[in-house]
Amino acid sequence: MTAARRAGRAARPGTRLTAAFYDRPTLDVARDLIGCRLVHETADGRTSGLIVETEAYIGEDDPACHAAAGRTARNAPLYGPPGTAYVYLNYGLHCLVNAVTEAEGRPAAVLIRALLPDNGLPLMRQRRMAVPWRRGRSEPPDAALCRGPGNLTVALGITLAANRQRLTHAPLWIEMADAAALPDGRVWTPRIGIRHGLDRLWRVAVADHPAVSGRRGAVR
DNA sequence: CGTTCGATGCACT
DNA sequence: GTGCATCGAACGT
Repeated sequence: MTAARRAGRAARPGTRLTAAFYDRPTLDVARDLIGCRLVHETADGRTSGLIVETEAYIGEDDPACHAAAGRTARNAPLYGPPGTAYVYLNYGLHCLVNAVTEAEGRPAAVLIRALLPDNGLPLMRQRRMAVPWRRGRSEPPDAALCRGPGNLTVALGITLAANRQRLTHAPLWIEMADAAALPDGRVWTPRIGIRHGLDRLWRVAVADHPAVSGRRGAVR
């Protein structure tokens, strides 16, 4: 039996991940979220994708973690119960979505960096094209709709309103998916887009997958 | 191929 | 005032 199964991760596709899934070492959660499905329901419809890339941010000793400088009003969700969403605005432009992990009081989370689009592709395309900096430009290919943490929140319609919301229930949740839907290979690399903590191999992705972010041709 | 850089909001010092 | 867990256009090689 795998650690994920012991933690209550049901094998049946469509089953929502419980708080117990997130109440584990963050690197295990980052690994086990690969292949699961992130779903968002809004008035416009349902959009979802299979998680193909994540990053772990672990504790006040991790210089890249928002909790590195201690607890503040902004990063308070990191200290909260596992299985909640930590959503924040980055570079004034992009909402980034994390799943809070480990026991309450231990600040840690997994950043969702890329999805393989699954349901609601037309709505994703519509949302991506409505972003100001893409207006009037060409449509992204399907594999790029949710490639990158800022892109996937646009495609799924995830905003700061999701901050602190539980990921175990609608309208925003993560569920099991068919394990055969993605290829087997996984790669661990340094995290992307950070200045500090580059010595840690805390990014995990489906190897050589077109929906994974990062430079084309680089080790993915 | 590669690197640089502007847009843009807000938490934090 | 500074610095981002980004994106994608523009430019250099």
